[in-house]
Amino acid sequence: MYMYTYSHYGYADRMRTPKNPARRIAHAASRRKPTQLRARQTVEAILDAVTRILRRNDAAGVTTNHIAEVAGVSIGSVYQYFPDKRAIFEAIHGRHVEQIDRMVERTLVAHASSSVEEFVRAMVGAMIDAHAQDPELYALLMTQMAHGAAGAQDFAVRLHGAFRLAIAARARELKRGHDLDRLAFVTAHMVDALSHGAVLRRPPNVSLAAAREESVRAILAYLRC
Amino acid sequence: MYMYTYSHYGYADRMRTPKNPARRIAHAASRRKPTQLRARQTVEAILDAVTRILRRNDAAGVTTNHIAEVAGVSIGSVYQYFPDKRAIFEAIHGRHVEQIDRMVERTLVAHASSSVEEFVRAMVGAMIDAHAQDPELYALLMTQMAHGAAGAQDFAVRLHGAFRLAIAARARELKRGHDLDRLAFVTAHMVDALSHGAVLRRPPNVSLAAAREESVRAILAYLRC
Amino acid sequence: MYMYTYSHYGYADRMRTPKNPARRIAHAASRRKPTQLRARQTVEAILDAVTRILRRNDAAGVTTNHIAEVAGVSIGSVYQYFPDKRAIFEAIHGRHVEQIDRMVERTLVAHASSSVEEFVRAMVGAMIDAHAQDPELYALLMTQMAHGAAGAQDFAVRLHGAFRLAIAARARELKRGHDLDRLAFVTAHMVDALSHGAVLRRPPNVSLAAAREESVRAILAYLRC
Amino acid sequence: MYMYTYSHYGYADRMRTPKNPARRIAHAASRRKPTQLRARQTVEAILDAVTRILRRNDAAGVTTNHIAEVAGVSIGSVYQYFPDKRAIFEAIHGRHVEQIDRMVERTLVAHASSSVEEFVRAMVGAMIDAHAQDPELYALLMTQMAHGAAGAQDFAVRLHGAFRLAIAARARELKRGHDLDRLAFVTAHMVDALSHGAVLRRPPNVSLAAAREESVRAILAYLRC
DNA sequence: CATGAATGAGTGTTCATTCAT
DNA sequence: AATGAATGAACACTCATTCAT
Repeated sequence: MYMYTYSHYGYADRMRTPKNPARRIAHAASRRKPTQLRARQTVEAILDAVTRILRRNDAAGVTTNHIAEVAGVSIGSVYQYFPDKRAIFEAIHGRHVEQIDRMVERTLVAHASSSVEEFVRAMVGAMIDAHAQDPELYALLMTQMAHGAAGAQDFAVRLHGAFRLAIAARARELKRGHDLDRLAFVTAHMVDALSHGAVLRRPPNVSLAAAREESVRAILAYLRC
Repeated sequence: MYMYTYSHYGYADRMRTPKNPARRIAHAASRRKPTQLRARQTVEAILDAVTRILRRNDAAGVTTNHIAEVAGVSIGSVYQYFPDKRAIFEAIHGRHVEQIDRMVERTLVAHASSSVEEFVRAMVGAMIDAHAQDPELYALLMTQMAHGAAGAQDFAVRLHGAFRLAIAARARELKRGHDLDRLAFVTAHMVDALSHGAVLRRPPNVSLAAAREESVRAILAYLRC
Repeated sequence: MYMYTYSHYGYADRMRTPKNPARRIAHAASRRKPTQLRARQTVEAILDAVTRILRRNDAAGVTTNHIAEVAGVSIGSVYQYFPDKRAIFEAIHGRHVEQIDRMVERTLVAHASSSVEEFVRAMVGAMIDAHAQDPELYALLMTQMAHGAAGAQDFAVRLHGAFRLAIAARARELKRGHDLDRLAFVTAHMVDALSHGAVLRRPPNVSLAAAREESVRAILAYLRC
Repeated sequence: MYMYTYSHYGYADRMRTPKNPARRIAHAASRRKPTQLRARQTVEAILDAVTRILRRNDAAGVTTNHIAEVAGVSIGSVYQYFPDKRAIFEAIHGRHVEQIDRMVERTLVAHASSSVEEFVRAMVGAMIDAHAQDPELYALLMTQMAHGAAGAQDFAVRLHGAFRLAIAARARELKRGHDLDRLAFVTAHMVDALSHGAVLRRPPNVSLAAAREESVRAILAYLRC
């Protein structure tokens, strides 16, 4: 699934060499946690600024100074809450991960008694929605997140458990003679890859709806045959 | 397919805006094809330098000056053959596209009378091999290539024709009642997405061979059911 | 001797945390040695700029950008020849050390057959001259040079050998019953400390000449009694 | 004596120019002496924080924010009692000067009837002890104190009176034919320079005790011969 | 008075690009 | 053509200082 991309090379391009790594930790620890209202607002403003800039398709504008400007805070405030630029991306990534987690949970509950087809359709739809929100943001995150950064785990890992449960409960609908774990694992990865691709790599002449439907068909074919 | 990623935002980060914007066009126009032997060698050395640097997992080292150094030519010579940094990536991309084209052609010819299964297996294998060669290079290319750059078209487009032919010739083996074009189109995209994913997003505990086999199974299931 | 101050804390104040130390070495190695005439001139201009700024008593103006400006070169050129700011100070220090070495040698030769008194007077005078040239530069060097930086060895070490030779050759003039090495060692340190103090810590109502003469007297008293 | 160093260039590096230049004076004038207990405790905590940080050999950590943190007060409180960062160093320097004054007085009284040798030994020992307490603090003070800052006068000035009295009372033990004032003056400077050097510039292979003894010998030789 | 969030000028450093030789 | 020294806009980040609460 796409998140593994992180591990191949993180923090590419010209992000400045991080300062003394020991210092980073020390600093990270010493950065204030935003306890006061105003502080929390500042943090939100910073994170939102990044997504706002990327929505403008201005990846080159994602500089610390510009982020601060768009957030309407001073550059000093940015560094009050984030030890360095990368930490901003990590925070955004964290927000996204939580969002996915909640979505998976919700879908699992809502479709407790649906058929395999309905369940797969729901899951693919939810994943596509999650990805579709900010595709550029997402692509940038992939490039900028470092290997093994806290929370850089794959979304597929999150899907895996859900599919394991769902498949086990619907064994009758599926092909016999297959290891449950492997099936769940592959399915989770397919959902992730196909929904990700539907959003980020969809060719101009295929609608999002069509891509979704075709993804569902492919997954079901894999599960059933 | 991954190449569409290009279109979402190209040339991100801090690539310098050239002082003289006209230069790129003017230069590109006036740039003579390297017909002489030495010139061609220089160009090749530059392109190879980029891949060599990335194979060292040193994405941060992909600077024009470093490229020139690794290529064993002066930075001035780099700008003799490429109007700017982006053009280097475009050239590498071009090389890769040609390579894929030749591979598709070869596979098509070699498996003219194979079964669907054998054909799919061969195609997936070839694509994975193509991708596996330089995964970092690939990931960087995605980030750096500009929208609509010459040759930035998807590999899936290249696969599409091949699959159309192959599927048409093996209609008997497949499910009835499906639009040939759509089937070919989706299959091509699945091959691209899955092989790409197998190389770039494969989780650590799944071997490349297993990922390949599972990809083949998924595609055949889609084609047959 | 004052140089030992280096070891107590180097690189104080707000000099930025050095980047990845491995990178520093890599860079240092890769920085061009100034072989061409123009390059050598650039390097000299940079070093001179620092001393020029300090002579204006403007220690706060010793910033890389200002150094470049005063040197009449671009900031990029500064970093073409020095991996970081500290390296500039190290280079200046190196120049100074060489100068002291040559001076010690000259004095030793010139006073091969002088009395102890004449020899001490010459050495003290030479050291004071050396120190007097750029006192602020010197004081700054002490603050900025890192512990154990190449060439950060004490000048006293350089004087030690000279005094050992000189004292051995003039044993008759001196007090008996003293270890030659220790005598040479302490004398060298006295010369260094007193001449350094005469320049850097001399109270306003004592002339440089008087300070020198008194230093000579004190050293001779120590050697003779 | 080392304090003169201050006059060569003070407050080096990047200390911010206050936005409102009048503030410092205005504040200084209006700043009430911390008569209340809590206020005095705050001031002490701030001064101690600086020395505590420097004892950790963390000269780079001497930032106003960090000082406040270590002192356990808010940055706002720091600026309640000190108009700017420099004032903190001045206060520390002031404390140190008072301490030296008291020490000189004590030694003078305690050795009212001792020999020259004993007196010199006591004085050198006391000075070394005074310097040895916080060598880094000391070195930093030298760099940071401004020219002509209140109290930036030399310690030698403080020693001068003491030695004048002591020498006058022990004229019999010393060499004839020398101006008393000059002798006292030079001796005071030697004590200061040598004790300072013994602490801050002592080479690794010479013990503090040995450096002290040798300093005493040199001074006595100067006084007697 | 105390707090600590906010400020922003200024710092060291990088690297795509230019151009005199 | 080829060279490589020079350029300088732009970047990530720091920290003395201010001021609303």
